[in-house]
Amino acid sequence: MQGDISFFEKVYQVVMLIPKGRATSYGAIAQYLGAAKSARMVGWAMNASKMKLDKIPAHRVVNRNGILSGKAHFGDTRFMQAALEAEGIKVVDDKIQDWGKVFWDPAIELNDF
DNA sequence: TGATTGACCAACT
DNA sequence: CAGTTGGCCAATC
Repeated sequence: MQGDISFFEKVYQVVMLIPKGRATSYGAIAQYLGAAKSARMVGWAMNASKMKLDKIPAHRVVNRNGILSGKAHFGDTRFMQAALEAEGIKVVDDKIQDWGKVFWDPAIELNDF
């Protein structure tokens, strides 16, 4: 079978490891997977993550500016912000506040994954 | 089966 | 400083 885990599967693995109250960016995940230029695919994977179970906390993935660029892809545009705020992350005008502190970099946190 | 697009990012003009 | 372009992988037209 597919002994190889597809890029999408790797993305799911990383996203599921994002701790509560933290968030990361599409580019950071892509870079961690060794495909820094494939940040778009991470977003594409999130789009497909709805087919997966609700085990993928896609709301914890934003763009490099901490902006909720994917909010439109949840059922309600308010869901993403509400989910983040429920975890203690402040969001103003679709942008995460204290982004520097909230940002969770898998390349740093997952040293030997 | 080729072209287009997509929840991005960095470099270039 | 703002707009454009190239790049990556996978799914859709």
